[in-house]
Amino acid sequence: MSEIPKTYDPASVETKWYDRWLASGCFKAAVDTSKEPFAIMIPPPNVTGVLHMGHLLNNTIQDILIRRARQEGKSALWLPGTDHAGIATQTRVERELRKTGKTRHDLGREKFNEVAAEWRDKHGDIILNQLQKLGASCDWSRKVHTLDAGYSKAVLQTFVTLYERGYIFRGKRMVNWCPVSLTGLSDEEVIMKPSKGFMYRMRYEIVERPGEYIEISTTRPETIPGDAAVAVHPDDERYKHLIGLHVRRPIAPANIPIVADRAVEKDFGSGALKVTPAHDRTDFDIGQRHKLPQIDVMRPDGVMNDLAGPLAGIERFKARAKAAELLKESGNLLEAKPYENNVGFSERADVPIEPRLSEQWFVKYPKVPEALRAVESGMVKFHPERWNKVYAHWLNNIQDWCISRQLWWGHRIPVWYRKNADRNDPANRHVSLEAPADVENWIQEDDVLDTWASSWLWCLGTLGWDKPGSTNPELKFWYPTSALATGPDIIFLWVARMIIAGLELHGEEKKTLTDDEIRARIPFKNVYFNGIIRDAQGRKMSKSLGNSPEPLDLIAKFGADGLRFGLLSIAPKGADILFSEDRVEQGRNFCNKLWNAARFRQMSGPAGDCSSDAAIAARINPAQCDADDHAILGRLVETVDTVGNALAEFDFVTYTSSLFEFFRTDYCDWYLEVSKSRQQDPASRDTVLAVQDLCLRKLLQLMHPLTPFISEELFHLLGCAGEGEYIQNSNPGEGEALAGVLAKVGIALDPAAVAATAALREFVSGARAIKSQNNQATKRDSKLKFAARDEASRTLVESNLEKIKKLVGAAEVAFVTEASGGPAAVTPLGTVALDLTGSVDAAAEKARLSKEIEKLDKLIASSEAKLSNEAFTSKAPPHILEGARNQLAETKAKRDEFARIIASLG
RNA sequence: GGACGCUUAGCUCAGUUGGUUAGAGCACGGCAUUCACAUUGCCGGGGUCGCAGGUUCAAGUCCUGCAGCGUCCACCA
Repeated sequence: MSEIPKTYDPASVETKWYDRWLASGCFKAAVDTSKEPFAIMIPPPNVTGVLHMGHLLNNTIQDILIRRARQEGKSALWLPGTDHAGIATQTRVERELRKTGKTRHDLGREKFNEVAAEWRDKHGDIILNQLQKLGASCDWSRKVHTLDAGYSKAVLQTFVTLYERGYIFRGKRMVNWCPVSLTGLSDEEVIMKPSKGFMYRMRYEIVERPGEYIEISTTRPETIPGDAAVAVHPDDERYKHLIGLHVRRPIAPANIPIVADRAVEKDFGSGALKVTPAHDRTDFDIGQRHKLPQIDVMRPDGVMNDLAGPLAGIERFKARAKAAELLKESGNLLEAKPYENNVGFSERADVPIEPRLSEQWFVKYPKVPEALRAVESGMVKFHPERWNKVYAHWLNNIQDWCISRQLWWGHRIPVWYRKNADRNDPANRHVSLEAPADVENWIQEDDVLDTWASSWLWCLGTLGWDKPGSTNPELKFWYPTSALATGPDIIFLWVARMIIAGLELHGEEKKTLTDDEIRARIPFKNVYFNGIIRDAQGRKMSKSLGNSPEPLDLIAKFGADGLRFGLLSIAPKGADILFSEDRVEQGRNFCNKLWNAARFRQMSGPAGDCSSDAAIAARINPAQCDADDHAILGRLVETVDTVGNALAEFDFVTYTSSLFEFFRTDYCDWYLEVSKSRQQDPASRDTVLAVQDLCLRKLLQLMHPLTPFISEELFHLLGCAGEGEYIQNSNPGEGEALAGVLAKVGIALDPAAVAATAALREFVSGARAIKSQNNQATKRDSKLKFAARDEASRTLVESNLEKIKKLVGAAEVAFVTEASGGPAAVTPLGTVALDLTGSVDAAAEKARLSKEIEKLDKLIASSEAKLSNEAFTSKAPPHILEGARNQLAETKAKRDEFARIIASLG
């Protein structure tokens, strides 16, 4: 055992251990049916991404779970990987390309994908490498990328399977079109944002009644050339007589009908709606019902096309202004007033999406009832549970999923169309993993799949699943996985879809599923939703605000363990997290204190056998154990269970705070301090050191999932593990087991010891307080007077006198019958007073005590009122009643004691 | 428009099924540096638990309403 330096140096420790862990294959998972399986699949980061604070939190949580599982002897697999991130990557690569003056079309599909793949290979693993700095214990040998050959096969096979089962279809529908990325998007990729614009009030002239007009409002006058009708509510008395007549379209003039449709809100605007079936979802539906033509007036890139008449060739927002101008000129614009409404934005390109009619592939979600049941009945358990409702709401209102993307980077849809034939006729399609034999007569679909249509297979594909019913040892062993940790922002995009994919695709085809089948098919049993990390002001972290700290800098500054501890200590259950560096600093400080506690142990005496709890316990002499030993061991047993339960319930705040509380308050502030004198005594020294060893060994084991580096380092420095042994293989066990080990060597934990220690702590605290208030805090030779409350208290103080004197800084404690004449504190053990022999500021002390008495009097009044209330005494349960009576008696005694002291001050 | 969540000390948050004087960390003020740790220790001040009702012997905790904040969902042009 080498000497421990004064300050913990994370950098060298972290590098050393991470390298060793990797070299000795600590994170490698193997199928071992003699063990309980435990698996977590990492939420695959985008290859375009960089590590941000959210990743830190999310991956720390996963690492905690997986390391704890490893300690518990489970066969723990944490599988890492990355996502090809279709739109994001393609956008990035195209941007790079543009710098050289080229577009993807200059390269062609194949060459472009090669360039994109090179870019991915260069940048894709950066995040994963950064995660290693955090200590992430992934099985790196099992890394999966969504475009890997095996995974891709699973993705394409899924398309084929769902097509064959009738869940995938092609159709011309209204989709969310991104005019920048030039692709359709799913509803989930559209972000609604309030946007400022104008509400244009216009008039359309009625053809059959020249000079008569119908008033219409719109925020999008540029779509007027696409108007195919004007719609009114069938029951609207104002317009009933006009139904069936026609109006004159004011831009790109034409006569269009007035139709009646119940989708129109009578009370909104004028109650008449312009119907543009090719540019609005509601209008599309109305158009369908009335067989209206779909007049598409816009090019895919958002520029108006020839059908837009005078607007042709103008970009959509400029066209809007131009349209308003034209209306004004023709006298048909009645008003343009500022207006704010919700507009859908493309999540990636951050521009308003355009509802656009196009041919796309859609998924009709299978197994929706089963997916609802899986979560509702807790087969998939959400933490915190309140996300259940959000999930259920989405499933209950589920819409078909547009899965085709007009991109090149991704899984190309495995469909071939017969040349020069109707693509909508299934007979002209070849849907298969293999191209048709006479491929020269076919054309493959250009579109690729939505990235989520590959990542929804994550838990299956990463384990080698490649078709329904497929099985292999990994899949059989680790599926369903144990837990998923992710953000609630992708509950629909990813979590819900993974559940659906598992239910439909794992196992043989089934129309409906029993609960047992659901249990076997779900991708994970638990989902932990971590909060979103915000800055100290509560703003989202973003590049443009520059309010996101650089994770690697934080690690360099505070150490990975400090960062992990700090983050977890502020990660409330699923609520947003306000990040502040102070917390990370606290984490760092905590690690340093842990370090020094170990250092203190090492400096205090020779190391004993620390190889197991039993070995340490054997070094404890039960006869030498006093109340403090019993108390700290009792708290240790308790903390083992608190930690175990907290982790089992994904309660990370309780996990960190119970460690903090035990280590700071019970171990350092009290136990180490009180045992300093006993440590000097050869008779009790070995026992005290063994108790310390047991506490430290157990504490390190409990902390290991959270602070892997320092716990491993100290575990070795203290001799708890030898060369080639790792803390990850040592199970902290349960409190009962620890108590059993102690019982075996003759230590029956005394519950009264905890109470006695608590009383002594209050006594010491009170004595320190009166010293501090009288500027004697630093004096070591204060004189105290103590009037014990009863015989037992007197004995307790007497038997702990040396400790007390040392902790308080007192030269002597005189046992008296009445402690008075000086500043005093009333403690559970009795009254302790400071002997100031004449130099008391009687007035100040009286004032302080009077304030105390005032508080106590209030309390007494309310207690008495309560106890004299017959309703209370007759209805409250006995233990509450007794408690209230005791409290009253004690409060009165305390008040009287204070009054007596005041009197004694003259 | 609907749903969910939040509102407790200056700040960030704990507060199990209602039950004995509402807690912690940070920040703040005072004191301390021979004896593990100043990345430390000791002591202290600081809260009518968002507002208004209700249920109950008893409400931070349960119910109703209101207000403010946040998030998600939603085809009012």
